[in-house]
Amino acid sequence: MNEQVNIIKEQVIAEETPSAREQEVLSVVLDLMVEEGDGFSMASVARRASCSKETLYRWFGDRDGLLTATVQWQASKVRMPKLDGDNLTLEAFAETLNEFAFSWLTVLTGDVSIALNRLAVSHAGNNKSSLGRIVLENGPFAMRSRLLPIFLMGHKASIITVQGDEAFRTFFGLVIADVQIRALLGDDKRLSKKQIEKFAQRAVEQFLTLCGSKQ
Amino acid sequence: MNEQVNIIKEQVIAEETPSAREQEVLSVVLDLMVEEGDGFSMASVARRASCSKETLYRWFGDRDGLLTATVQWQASKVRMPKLDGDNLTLEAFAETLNEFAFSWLTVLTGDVSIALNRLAVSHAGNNKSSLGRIVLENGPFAMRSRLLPIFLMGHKASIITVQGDEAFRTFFGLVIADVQIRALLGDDKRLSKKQIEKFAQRAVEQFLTLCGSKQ
DNA sequence: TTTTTATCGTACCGTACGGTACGGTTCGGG
DNA sequence: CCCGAACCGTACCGTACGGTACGATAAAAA
Repeated sequence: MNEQVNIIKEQVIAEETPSAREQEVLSVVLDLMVEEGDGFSMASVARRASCSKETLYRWFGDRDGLLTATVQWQASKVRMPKLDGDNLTLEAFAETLNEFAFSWLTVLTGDVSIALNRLAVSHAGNNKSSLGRIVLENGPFAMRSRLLPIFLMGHKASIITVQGDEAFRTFFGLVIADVQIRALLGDDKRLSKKQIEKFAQRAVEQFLTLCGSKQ
Repeated sequence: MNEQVNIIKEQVIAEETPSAREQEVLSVVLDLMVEEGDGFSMASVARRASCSKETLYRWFGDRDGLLTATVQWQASKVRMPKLDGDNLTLEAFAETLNEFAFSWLTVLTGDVSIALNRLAVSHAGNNKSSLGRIVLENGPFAMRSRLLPIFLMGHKASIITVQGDEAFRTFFGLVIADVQIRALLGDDKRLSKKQIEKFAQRAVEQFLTLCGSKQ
């Protein structure tokens, strides 16, 4: 009975809101992930976080639990962008998409995102790990959830002719293209802010050419 | 002196043309990679290939050498598609792109490609492994090398208005979109042949809308 | 003040795996 | 026919790491 309560409490704490001390640990894990990929040991985490391995295992269960908590914590830090109201001009719509695309590309090419996606990809094969699922839902699927309402508004305002998955797929491809897979595979060429701006702008132009109402 | 010659010969053999027996081993590695990702052991390779671990190490040096040889071998199996001559109509050009896109998507969503890319991505962080480089060059970069001449021909025939990296990036995005990253992250939804056909066709239509000469 | 709880640091254990060594067998060349 | 090279199967070694146990310490609870 009491055990049950404690277990439930721990789960809630771990999945919803890590304590300050726990966040210190998760931050260390994130750093190590950027530095060494999946190769870091539990001992290295404990050492750098100045905590004992026993504490790690009590808080997070096992290594996979620690990784899961880290990924979920990072995902929770990404915030939804503000949505426009009903004052939908073509320019405002395009500008919203432009900001979105720029922000998206900036995040995707960041060290943390690359490390996280590498980890998730490499764990996606092992069926006894849900990291792939988590990153999938907090990455592509979350972007989709944010974009669909925007596309719907644009559609209702007769700015674009398509919406839903059709629009999302097109937008995704035009914005991301080969940027993410090249980064994941370790391509040396890093995009500058200027280039990202250019890519985002060009992608939005192309998207509006394809999906915009002809007039 | 004699050692040098042997070393060089070994390298050439290993990188260029694995023997039949070696190819059996590499095939086993490919299978294990699909089944277990990066987790398989050298012992499991030796067991399934009915060879000794000592032989594995003599042929491939170490585990990384075995993985590298496997990736290179797989890459060497992909063949260039036939290029059209000078009879360039819009229909022929579109059909070539269509076939290319269909084939590309089919390969990318296959088990072997997914396993290979997962491996390369997870090794791309560790700087003491060139797997990411190899897959990058035999994946995206190789596709680019094949497409650029096609785009150039289309440009010279006034079928499309752009060429080079601009055209490649657009085509890549429209064709691949979120398919590869979703597959790598373990999305359950597998594309059917019908869906791939539809995606390829739609992508080519969009590409020609964006980059085709208006007439 | 005493007791309990949580944590730290360290030591420890078992296992899995990369890499090596070796005896036995096959097979092609002299 | 014999010799040596290549190879198989197995055993072996060292290490690294996941996970556990334990004593020490400090703070909170009683």
